[in-house]
Amino acid sequence: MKITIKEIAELAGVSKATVSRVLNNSKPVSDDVRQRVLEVIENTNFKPNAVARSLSLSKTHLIGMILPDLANPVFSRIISGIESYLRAHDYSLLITATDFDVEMKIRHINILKEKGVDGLILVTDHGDEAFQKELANFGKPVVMIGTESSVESIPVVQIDNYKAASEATQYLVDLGHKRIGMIRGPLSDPYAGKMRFDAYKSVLEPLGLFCPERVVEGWYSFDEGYSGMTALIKRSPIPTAVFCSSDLMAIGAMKCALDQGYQVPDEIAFIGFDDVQIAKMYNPALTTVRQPFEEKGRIAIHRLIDMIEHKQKTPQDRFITLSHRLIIRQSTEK
Amino acid sequence: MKITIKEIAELAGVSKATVSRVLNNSKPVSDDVRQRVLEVIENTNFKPNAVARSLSLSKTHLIGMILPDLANPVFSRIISGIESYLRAHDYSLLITATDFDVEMKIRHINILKEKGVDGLILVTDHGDEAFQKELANFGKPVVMIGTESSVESIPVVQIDNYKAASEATQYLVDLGHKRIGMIRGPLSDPYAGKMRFDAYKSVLEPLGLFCPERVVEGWYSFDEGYSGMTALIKRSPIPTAVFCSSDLMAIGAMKCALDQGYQVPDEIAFIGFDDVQIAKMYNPALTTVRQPFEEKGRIAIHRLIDMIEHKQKTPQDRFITLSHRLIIRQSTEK
DNA sequence: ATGAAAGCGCTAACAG
DNA sequence: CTGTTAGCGCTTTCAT
Repeated sequence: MKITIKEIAELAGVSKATVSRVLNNSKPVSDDVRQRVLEVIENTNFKPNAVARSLSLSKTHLIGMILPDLANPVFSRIISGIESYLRAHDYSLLITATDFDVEMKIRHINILKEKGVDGLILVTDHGDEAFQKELANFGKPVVMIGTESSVESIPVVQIDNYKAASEATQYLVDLGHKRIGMIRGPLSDPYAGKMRFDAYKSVLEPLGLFCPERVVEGWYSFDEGYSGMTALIKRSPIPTAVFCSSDLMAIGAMKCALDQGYQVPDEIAFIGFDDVQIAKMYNPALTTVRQPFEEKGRIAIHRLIDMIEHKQKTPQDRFITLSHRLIIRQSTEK
Repeated sequence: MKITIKEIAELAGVSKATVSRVLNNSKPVSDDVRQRVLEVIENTNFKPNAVARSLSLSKTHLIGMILPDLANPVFSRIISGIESYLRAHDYSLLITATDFDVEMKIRHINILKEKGVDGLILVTDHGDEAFQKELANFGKPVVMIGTESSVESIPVVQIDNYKAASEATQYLVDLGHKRIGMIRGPLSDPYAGKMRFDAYKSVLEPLGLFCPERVVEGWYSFDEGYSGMTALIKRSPIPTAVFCSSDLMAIGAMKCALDQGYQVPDEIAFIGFDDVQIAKMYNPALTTVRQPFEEKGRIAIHRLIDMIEHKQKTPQDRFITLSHRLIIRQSTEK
């Protein structure tokens, strides 16, 4: 049978209000009464009903999170960063994956709204206009990770993709490479995909090293990295180094080269982007640009909870840019 | 300003009850009235408040999930399997990670209870007694994945670890290996860790091939695989094949061997367990036992929702054993 | 087919 | 310091 605050009140011989007060420390309660109530609660193993509380307070202590894909380790690491902070502040996480589907993003944002989440963390490309509109009307604080939104009031936690990609490219140049290929992200990604390519191009072009033939495009996956490299190998002269827009791509490309009998890094060097767990494990270990995923999550949730609890409307700086780092491993240097 | 069912009722010139009826199709409503209400809802972009509904129905349409670690790809794949099914049935997922901490498991189970989840999916070792007690009193349907519970009423979705590990070991024997080492899971894991080791031992012992010196123990990680292998290499004669209790371990061990200049599989062969994404990507690609993670998730949530909606108390079979498969790749055969 | 009213469990004025 | 009371937004008898 259900035990509620009412039963506790009766058993302790006080009013519901008093029980509520000891439960939340919201108002002074005399010590003996508090003691009595606490005892009853203990004995009955009573747990207050959070739903009722939420309704009363119009606050659910739920944070919604929308991301493209749960199976991708990149996203799980962001979640990791969020989780502990969240828990410490007594919120819970409602997670939703969209499989890169725009329709679904809109549906999910509505579901989360109905569920009454107190705030939203978004990890997606910025989406179409309908989605932007939905976002703008969400009515609760929102923070985005890794990608921009056209909604002015939404803070963004990101890294400097342009700078990071420049550094990676420059590093290959400094190593003495002349034929530097790139397996870039999909053209449909106007954010990181574009930025990283632009940076690559702008480093090579002034040196007369840029060559469109050496660039292939693909989704950020192992398979597309593999097939991208297959294509690159067919066009001689073969690049001596390849910059890939993600680690998974880089590993796919590298695996392709290795399967074809090329020596890495002697004949072809590879550099990735992200520094996922696999990167350091790989044989050869992958040189890459480290993104602080956990920190992205932590900062985002920190900011979000700030907004929720202090009701501040995007205070301070709207863009929070975290630092990346070039991690040099075996795939570029012996 | 908040728009509620009351406003809709007024605007449509009907009672709240009627609005509720059209919202849920719970009772017949005349066509013209329904039309009118629907129109108002459309115009006002009204979304019913799920919290209020939950309170009224004592049903939140929330499923809680407790797992050890979000960053581990194994677990994210289970979530993946759950997500889509869940969504289609109009539930949402409340996720919680325990970092392998028993205290935390208990706290989380309580939080989820307060939040009023309609059911619980558990991915953990079975935990201590306090935890078991908590589980038994949860009062809502629970399904466990991958590990057993002493609570009789809780269904378990699993694979046959013993059989799978036997097959893996036997496969190495069939390949002609005589010195087969094992990097086993931690002694503190009485479930998969023990099962897989027992199977390994029971295959080798009758053949006179079992040798305790060739077994090291460690946590299911890359690092412990690496250090385990370091230990194994020191004890000559070095094994010609190593069975590892997880892919991450196997890759750690393999990386160690490769770093030491051994040829894989020519000098030392490796076999893992799980078939995580990295396995096929690795160089050399890793032979392993495939676990159907997504399916584990899907089956578990299927069963859970069944229990929730049909209120059946662990009907049918309590144990659901999914099939594994040996995936042969480069780390054991050329 | 529709409306009035009670109630889900909790919190928050408002009195005292 | 404590109790009374009125909601929070929705569903659901029970009448009509």
